Amino acid sequence: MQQDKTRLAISRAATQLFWEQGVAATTGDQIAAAAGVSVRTVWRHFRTKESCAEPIVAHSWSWFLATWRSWPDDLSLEEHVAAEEKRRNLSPQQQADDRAAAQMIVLSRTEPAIRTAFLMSSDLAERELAPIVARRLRRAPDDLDVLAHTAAINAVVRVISEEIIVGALTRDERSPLADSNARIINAVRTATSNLIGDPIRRTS
Amino acid sequence: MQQDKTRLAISRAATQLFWEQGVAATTGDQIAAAAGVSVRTVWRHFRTKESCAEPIVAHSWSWFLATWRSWPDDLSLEEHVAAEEKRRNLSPQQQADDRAAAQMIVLSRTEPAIRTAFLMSSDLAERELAPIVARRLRRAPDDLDVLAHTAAINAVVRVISEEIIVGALTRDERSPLADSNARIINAVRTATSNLIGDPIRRTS
DNA sequence: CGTAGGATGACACTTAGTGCCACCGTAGCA
DNA sequence: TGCTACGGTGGCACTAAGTGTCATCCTACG
Repeated sequence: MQQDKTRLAISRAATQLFWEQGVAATTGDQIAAAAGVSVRTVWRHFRTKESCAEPIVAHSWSWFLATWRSWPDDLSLEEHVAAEEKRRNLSPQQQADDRAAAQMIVLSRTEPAIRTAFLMSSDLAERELAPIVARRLRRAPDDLDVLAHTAAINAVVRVISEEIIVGALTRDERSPLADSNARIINAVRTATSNLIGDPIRRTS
Repeated sequence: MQQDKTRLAISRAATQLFWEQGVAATTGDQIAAAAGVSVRTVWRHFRTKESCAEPIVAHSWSWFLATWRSWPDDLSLEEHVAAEEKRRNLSPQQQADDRAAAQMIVLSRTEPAIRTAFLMSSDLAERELAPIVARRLRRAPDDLDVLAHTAAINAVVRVISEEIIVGALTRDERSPLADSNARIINAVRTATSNLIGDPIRRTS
């Protein structure tokens, strides 16, 4: 608990510094000072400098994963996402984290070090997603088809989110952010040949 | 040219050391010595120690990418892959590289540093794949749907290859390596709702 | 009040990674 | 043959990333 809070504090400080002055120009000492902890504590919580960004980047997936986790059998993906979207209510802190995560994704286009953090957190999300997909399909979590569907879903969500976020932050043309959920859901259906998306018929 | 040969030599040396004694226990000095170059040259070619593995890991994708690049419009994916598979003829050097790549993929299950290299090379492959998919679909390479299809294809190829390779190297149960191409092609079709796989009708 | 245990800080230490300059081989050119 | 321009490399000093170890502190629990 306290562990996680410290981790987050470090990650917030690190991502802000990365965004303001670049990754190379940011030292471990600066991150530690900005987070209000010692350098030693930074390296206790993170393998490398760039991996300090992971918790904040992972924040991008948190709503997505939470939504999928709570997806009931008898709703379509469209219905469930719409309902969750309505219920959504972000604290200022969460909004700030979201914004920082978006900045990291933009940075990842030019900074290989951040790209690795982004890809790692996507990989972690995939592992969390697999059992959810497995349960929905009534199959084993280590089934090869389940893994393939999971990877495909995760990949299209990643790439579409990335495009929308980068588009919104770099160009000021109004990106089609409004229907981003619809785009993602359609892509998920396409990427699974519609095996994922519809409500599940009760087999009782 | 000379650049690439040096890069490869370093990568071969590094991957072998990583496999034999682990990543943490392998120093830059050892890699340099094993590759027959100076330490300075190692860091000239690679950002980080773990990224030394990237060229060899990227080798995993080379046959896959070459096959897709040469895929003619009037063949199905099944037909083309079967033809390419028949034509395939690996030099001993290429076989050794393939083997080393497989070892790195196994290592990436337990070594986060290698996992990042693996994911980075997968990300690079995705960038190379996008224009190929775009051309096949007669759409722009930066089209959002094209990017989504590309990501889905790349993801299923990655995860299925990974499972097969890891299964073959860790368990000695005979993995279904024989029909791995068929599995991958089926997964690609599923992950694109059959938009990719069939021959393209001439529109003339 | 005493203490066991997990998290942190301090500090010395190793190794990853960079800047800088000298060197060497090769290609071009007179 | 000699001059030079240049891309790749080695050597070396240096900064910063990351680890091992021990003392300290905070908290929970009896």
